Amino acid sequence: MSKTLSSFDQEPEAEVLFSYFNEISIISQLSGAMFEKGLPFGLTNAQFSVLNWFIKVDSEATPGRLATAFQVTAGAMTNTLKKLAAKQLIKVEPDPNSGRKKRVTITEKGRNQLEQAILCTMPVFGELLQLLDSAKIEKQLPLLQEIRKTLDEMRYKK
Amino acid sequence: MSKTLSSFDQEPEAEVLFSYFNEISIISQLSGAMFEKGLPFGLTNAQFSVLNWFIKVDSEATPGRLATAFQVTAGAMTNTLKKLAAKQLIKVEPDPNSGRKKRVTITEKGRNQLEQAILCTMPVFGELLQLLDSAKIEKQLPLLQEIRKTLDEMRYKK
DNA sequence: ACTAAATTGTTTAACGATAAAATGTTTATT
DNA sequence: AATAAACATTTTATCGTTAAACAATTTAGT
Repeated sequence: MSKTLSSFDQEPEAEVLFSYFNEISIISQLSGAMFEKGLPFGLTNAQFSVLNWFIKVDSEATPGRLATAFQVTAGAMTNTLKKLAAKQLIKVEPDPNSGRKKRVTITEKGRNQLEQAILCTMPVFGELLQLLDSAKIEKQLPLLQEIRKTLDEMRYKK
Repeated sequence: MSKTLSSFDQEPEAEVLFSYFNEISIISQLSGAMFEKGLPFGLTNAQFSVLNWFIKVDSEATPGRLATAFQVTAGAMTNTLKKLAAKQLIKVEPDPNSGRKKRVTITEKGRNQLEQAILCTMPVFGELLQLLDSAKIEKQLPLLQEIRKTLDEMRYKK
């Protein structure tokens, strides 16, 4: 009699991983959509993240550095930077030291819109924090970071 | 003297949530890309997931039910189902009981390709399981599920 | 110096997803 | 019965991403 194949039943550990990544991808989609809906000025998540990067990480960058930081392709970053530059939220100049690099910085207008954007997102976070235990969430962060690093390294090895 | 705005510094709990969702979205992207790369027959993650659903959840469905199950729009599901039907991995028929619904089932060919696809993805999971502690990951699942449900409910309330 | 390889960034085409409009069907109201 | 409302699916336009091709510059080897 033929045995029915029930997905990963024969590999319970793989099944755990599968479910885990499944939850992660749904949360990613839902949280991303929810966050973006709260942003003002037609800012997208990608645009917000780039502006925020200049406050949190460094005051200047190259497109390539930003692409690496956000795990997107160079083409995607070119696209995002063009949108931000069109709105004059960042400035993109040729690098004085190297002809192929460019120097990206945030403008005063960019800082202002970012600041307002952060204020706009507060209510969503506030609502979430009433429903979820942030201490529990914080405890999960280290493993998430480890998993992210592991996946990132696997990408290059091979 | 003007005070520098450092993102969510004034709301440490919001900062935790922000970092958390940030890690999640990167893991989602990396794991999705890695998984899809291992799939045979040009199957995408969306296509694989639909086939897998028929094994794990139910033997038949409507497009709308699948769209809800996977948290995608109806249009996206229409698109995925068209691809699967074109490869004859599923069968889409009019519902005998209702003229607006459709009845979607997996074909024998679909079952076979799914089975092989699952085998193809085993090595990736195996590699990951050597690098990560699946017990720790399993312990995180309940909170992830809770967060997913919370986000999902927030979507409709409001 | 010359050349080849590596680096940096942009462009193009294709894809998957969303939102909104459109199509067709069923249910509810009167 | 007729009409309106709700429902299920598809279509269209748009967006952001990737992969791959392209253009330009720098670095390294000889």
